[in-house]
Amino acid sequence: MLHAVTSTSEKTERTRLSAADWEQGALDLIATHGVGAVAVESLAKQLGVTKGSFYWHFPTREALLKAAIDRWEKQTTDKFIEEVAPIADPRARLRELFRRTGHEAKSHAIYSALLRALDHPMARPVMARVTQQRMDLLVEAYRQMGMTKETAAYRARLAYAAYVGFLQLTLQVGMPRLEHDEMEAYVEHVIEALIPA
Amino acid sequence: MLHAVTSTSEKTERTRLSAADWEQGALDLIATHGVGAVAVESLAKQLGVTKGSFYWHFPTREALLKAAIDRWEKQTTDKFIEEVAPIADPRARLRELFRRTGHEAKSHAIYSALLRALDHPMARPVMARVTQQRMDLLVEAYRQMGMTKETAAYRARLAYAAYVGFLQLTLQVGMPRLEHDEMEAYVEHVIEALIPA
DNA sequence: CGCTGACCATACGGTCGAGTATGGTGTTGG
DNA sequence: CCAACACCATACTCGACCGTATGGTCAGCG
Repeated sequence: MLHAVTSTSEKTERTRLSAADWEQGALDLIATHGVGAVAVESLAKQLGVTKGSFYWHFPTREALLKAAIDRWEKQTTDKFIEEVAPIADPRARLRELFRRTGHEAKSHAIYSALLRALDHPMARPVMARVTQQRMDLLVEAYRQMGMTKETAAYRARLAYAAYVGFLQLTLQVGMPRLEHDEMEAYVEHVIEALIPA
Repeated sequence: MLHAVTSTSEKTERTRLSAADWEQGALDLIATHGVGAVAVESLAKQLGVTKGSFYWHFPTREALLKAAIDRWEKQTTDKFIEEVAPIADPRARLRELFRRTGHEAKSHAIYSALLRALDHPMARPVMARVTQQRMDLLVEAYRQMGMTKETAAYRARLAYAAYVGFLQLTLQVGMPRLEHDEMEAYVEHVIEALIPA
């Protein structure tokens, strides 16, 4: 009764929980099993408590979802801005972007999961914002490389579609799993194809 | 064995139903609202009957899902083979492939919906087969254009990822909807980027 | 004509998960 | 030390669906 069974992220030895703990737990669940897997009772059991606790912190399940997704949006937006935006040369910036997404594809599990839950009204606006931000980033880089407005827009759309599809094929479908060096070669191939010299 | 009309969501005539009608109805629902929206009672109401009818044709909801998905697999596989495979020149074949998927994106709604339901054990093997078949088609075309085995595999993967991502961004996310001529230009851009001269 | 079987309606039972009601327990400030 | 509050448990209700049981109707043979 005093031992809290841990989730994927190790931190839950505190006997009492806060709203942030629930949000993080929800995000873990979303990343591993999708939005639909976020059920109040199962999440409560996973955190070592019961639903009685949950409904003290949140009025409803939707409220938890909203809080969790908003939290994720802030995290991912900040990270994007501070890690790739500072790179001056547009080609180097794009290359870095591609290499990152290729290597740590797992960290994009939440984005991929939310992509599968767009019928849910909660996810739509957030995904629209996040996607738009990233697209703008791509368009800007391509424009700095000398492309016209239209060409840059199309190329950005193509690149981002390749990213989204890559996540789907890698995370959802079995797909012949690429190993590290194969992945490396694939990423370089993509860079060569989508970043003109 | 031909049956009544019931093409798309249209109120059906007072005729009796067959298993095929239920399967087609399920496919329509999948295309518009996803696999999760296939509920026995609501589908029955949509077809103008009650569940009593359903359980005469199918033993369970899963059986309907399996039948519907299998039916779709056959349709899409046959269509793919007879419409693009015959084209001799690999570049022309690829171009035709890209143009098709660009123009009638709506007809790929089921593929996109099933992509979002891969956690369901029913969809996995079907999607694995369909995806593999299409990937093979791409790889073969690229090989015929003189690429090495590795390069062709990477390029095929990139192209297919772009296809899958395109579906997601177009069908699920709002995304600045492309109009006909814009779409045309985008498709040509993709062709230029992914089919080397 | 009357029987048979395909097709359908109605009513009921069972499960699962969200949300509510209410009371209990540990921590903390006055 | 003892209220007050934050956090949690237990035991419900309620609605959405799946699946079952059983009886009704219409078409087409024999």
